[in-house]
Amino acid sequence: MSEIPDSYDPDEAESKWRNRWADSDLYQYEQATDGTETDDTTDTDEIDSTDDTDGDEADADRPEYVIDTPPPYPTGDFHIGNALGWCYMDFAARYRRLRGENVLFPQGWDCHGLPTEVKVEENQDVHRTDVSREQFREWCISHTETQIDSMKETMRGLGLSQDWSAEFRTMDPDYWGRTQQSFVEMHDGEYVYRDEHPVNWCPRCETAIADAEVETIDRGGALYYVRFPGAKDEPADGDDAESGDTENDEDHGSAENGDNGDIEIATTRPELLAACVAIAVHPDDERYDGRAGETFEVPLFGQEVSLIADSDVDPEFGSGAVMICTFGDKQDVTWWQTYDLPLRQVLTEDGRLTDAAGDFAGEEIGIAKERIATELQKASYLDNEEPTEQSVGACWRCDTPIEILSKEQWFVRVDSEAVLEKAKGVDWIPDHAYGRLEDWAEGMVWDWVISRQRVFATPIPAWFCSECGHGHVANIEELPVEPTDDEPAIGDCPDCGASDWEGETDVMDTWMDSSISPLFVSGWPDESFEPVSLRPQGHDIIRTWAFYTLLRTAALEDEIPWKEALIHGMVFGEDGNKMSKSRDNFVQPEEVVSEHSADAFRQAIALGGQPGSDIQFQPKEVTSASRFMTKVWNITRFAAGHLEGDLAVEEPAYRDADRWILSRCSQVAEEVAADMDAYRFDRALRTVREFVWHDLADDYVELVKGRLYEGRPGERDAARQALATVLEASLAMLAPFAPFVTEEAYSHLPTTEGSVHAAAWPAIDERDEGAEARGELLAAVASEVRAWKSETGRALNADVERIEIYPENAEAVEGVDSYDLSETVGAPIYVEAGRPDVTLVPVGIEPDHSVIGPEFRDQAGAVIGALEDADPAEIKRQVERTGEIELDANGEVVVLDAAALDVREEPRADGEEVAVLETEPATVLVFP
RNA sequence: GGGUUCGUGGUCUAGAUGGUUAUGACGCGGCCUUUACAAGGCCGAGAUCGGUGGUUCAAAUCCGCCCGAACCCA
Repeated sequence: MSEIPDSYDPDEAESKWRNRWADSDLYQYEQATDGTETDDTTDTDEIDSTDDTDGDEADADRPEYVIDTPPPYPTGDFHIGNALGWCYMDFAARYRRLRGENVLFPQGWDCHGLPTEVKVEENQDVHRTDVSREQFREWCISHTETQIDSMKETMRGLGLSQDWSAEFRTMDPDYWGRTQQSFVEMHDGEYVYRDEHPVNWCPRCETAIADAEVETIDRGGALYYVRFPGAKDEPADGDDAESGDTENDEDHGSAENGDNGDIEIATTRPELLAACVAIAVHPDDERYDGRAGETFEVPLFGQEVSLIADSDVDPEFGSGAVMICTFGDKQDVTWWQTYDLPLRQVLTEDGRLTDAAGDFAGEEIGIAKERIATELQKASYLDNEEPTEQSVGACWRCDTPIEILSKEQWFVRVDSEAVLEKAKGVDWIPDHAYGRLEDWAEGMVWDWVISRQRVFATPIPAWFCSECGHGHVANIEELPVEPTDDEPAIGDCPDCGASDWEGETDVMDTWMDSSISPLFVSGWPDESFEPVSLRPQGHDIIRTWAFYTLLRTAALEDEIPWKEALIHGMVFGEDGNKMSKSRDNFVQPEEVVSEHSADAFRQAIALGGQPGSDIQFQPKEVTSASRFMTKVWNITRFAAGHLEGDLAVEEPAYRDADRWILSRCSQVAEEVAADMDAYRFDRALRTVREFVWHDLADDYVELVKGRLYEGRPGERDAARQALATVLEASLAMLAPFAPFVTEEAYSHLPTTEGSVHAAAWPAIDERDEGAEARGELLAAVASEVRAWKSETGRALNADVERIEIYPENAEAVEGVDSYDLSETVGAPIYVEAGRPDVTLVPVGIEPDHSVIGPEFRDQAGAVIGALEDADPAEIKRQVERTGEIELDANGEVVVLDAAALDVREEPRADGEEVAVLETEPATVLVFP
């Protein structure tokens, strides 16, 4: 007997196995044969290509299971939300390995991006423009490496089974070179273009950002009512209204006499007055009936603008008249395009007013707002000012309200329809996740701006001719390339022949990196691409990561990126609120791991709810998981003690208890596999737990103790064999959820070799319905007698004189083998036919609704009522006499079959010293 | 304002295709040292399944409305 410790020490075991796994290749994906896998990979010759591997590899058609692991942003903090997603992936990966699949569970890092730049600027106390791009990048890289290390530590703690030989970092040239290649290919395919277009602009980060990076935030503000005087002149075209008059009119307040009256507009952004190019009202707004086309003069700035009627105006807002600026918001852009309005740029990239704002040039937006409002007030243009709530677009990185500037940028053409078409080919779990994507995609009107005016990101591989400005995009052969350092391979400019090139300083949106992750992990572009198995991600990034990945994979390979997308929820605190430090409901995975164990944490995650729904982190699930692990440990200890020595593998002399547990076990293995296939980790784990705790520990082990301790060799071995089989199967089914304790337990079993994580999924072909029915009878009686002993204050190992069993369904349990039961309850067992010889008093009727309902339809209620009111003894007499019941249902006589009801009877063992126990499959008489 | 998801004992949670006494866990109360396990076993209390109307012989389950929550989008 191996020295198996009395109790399980998770700290010790988990750190031991962490280290052993790290040195092993347990989780390694098997690359398709190295040399042979060059290019042509059509389905037909895969046999040939695998044939020339060494030896008798049966791996030729071993299914591949490739996970497109989300590359997290290296914030240094692997939080509980991440842990949820990674636990799901790990459950799936470990399960698939047990199923014999060739699993690739890689880990990437989405390194590029603004937060790192900001952090580095802070740490080094510089602005990114103070040092060379090269220096700045180096700092970013080393900062990122530190952050990655700390996140990996948490991942290790959780027992995640990534294949670290497949790790990737988007900041490595090997990765971003492929981002560049994807850019070049999409440029060649006319998906990527450069143009001037209004874009979302963050004035703090000083870069363009995509729609997906804009969040709406609510904030308080002021609504200004500004009076625009009517223009005196004929509608002057050419907006040189400056030259005109308009200075000397102090009479605008009562300007009813002019060519046209004045107009009052409402705006929250007076600082954009200089950018005003028109005024709009709703066409049905009778306040402005017939005034469309009139022209007005913009106060303080003097340009002349005319009134447009457009049904997009909200007549409820302010005065019903709004100014159109270039650009206050996206609606302005729409109007600007529709009415072909001029462009007046009044904002700079860093959020100040331009020279177009005259006296206010150089002023920061917030200050300008104040000053202009004051000036309007002074000049009596400001009619009113009231507080208001408004939603504004803001940068999702820094929450600064965004502006819309017209800029020359690189874009990716967005064809939402095409993306959605592909998305329909993906199996979304849960399927309403697709709806989210659809919602987002249909509202998408602008192309995707992919250029960023930053440093730490994939360089856009392009140059501009210093002479003529001709733009040139790199050839694939010269990638990866840093155009600010390297010259293009093209030589002279094809347009003007000049030889001087300016490298593009703009870099790519980080999503350009991460949206090729499934391609990258599949070996693109060297290998031909096939959709990978699984994309797991949170529902918060459907509009970004999922959408962009679908778009890019369609553009580059005309394929769907993955077959299944598992969209998981968020993790909330114990109190049901979002986790936050201030709420004191914040939990770090590593805290739980060190206080309890990784295994318990993982189980709590699995049981938190079904994948797709948000889950609340419940410490009590951790408690419950810890208890279960203790249980597993104790079963293992017990079993290990009995499994030393050889097992007779040849046709064990199984008894009913053995056949029953084996049959149950194979049934459970099937159910659990189906749940795991459907990513129902919650149900899978619950099923295994119930099986292990109740069927295996409470019932089976108790039933076979007699044989194990004192049985004759043959029957003892049968129990040992069954116990070993079922316990090993149980450990394997639990291994995806609790990899450490199962590994430790597995290693202590004398019958096993190697790692439980390299074992095979239980394939016990022992379904036996007869044995199941007989076994259930044995288990039910044993447990009922145990409960009876407990209730009557007897020792649980106390002997009983005799026990009689009267099965409900004698045929189903015919020939039941009661040897084990007899040992367990400590009494001779007699299985009897018929009804027990005690007084059974009919005490109630249980109508079977599913029989009576369909038969009597709308009379069913009356029938059931009559049955319940009837005298049970009378009903019983009828059943016994004729097999039918005749009764009066609301005045009508109905006849129903005995099968439509059960007579509930209570045994009255009057006088006699006998206990009558009712179980599902039998009535049990205990003679103490 | 639009969309999605959800509302089950004190708390969290399970409940394809409607059908008897609604699952389990945590917590709570009581009893018990039986040769794997007191980090255990046994027993018990605790839910008119958010509200309301409807479909049906029959609704936690299907439909309508209302209330409430979360998330996404305007």
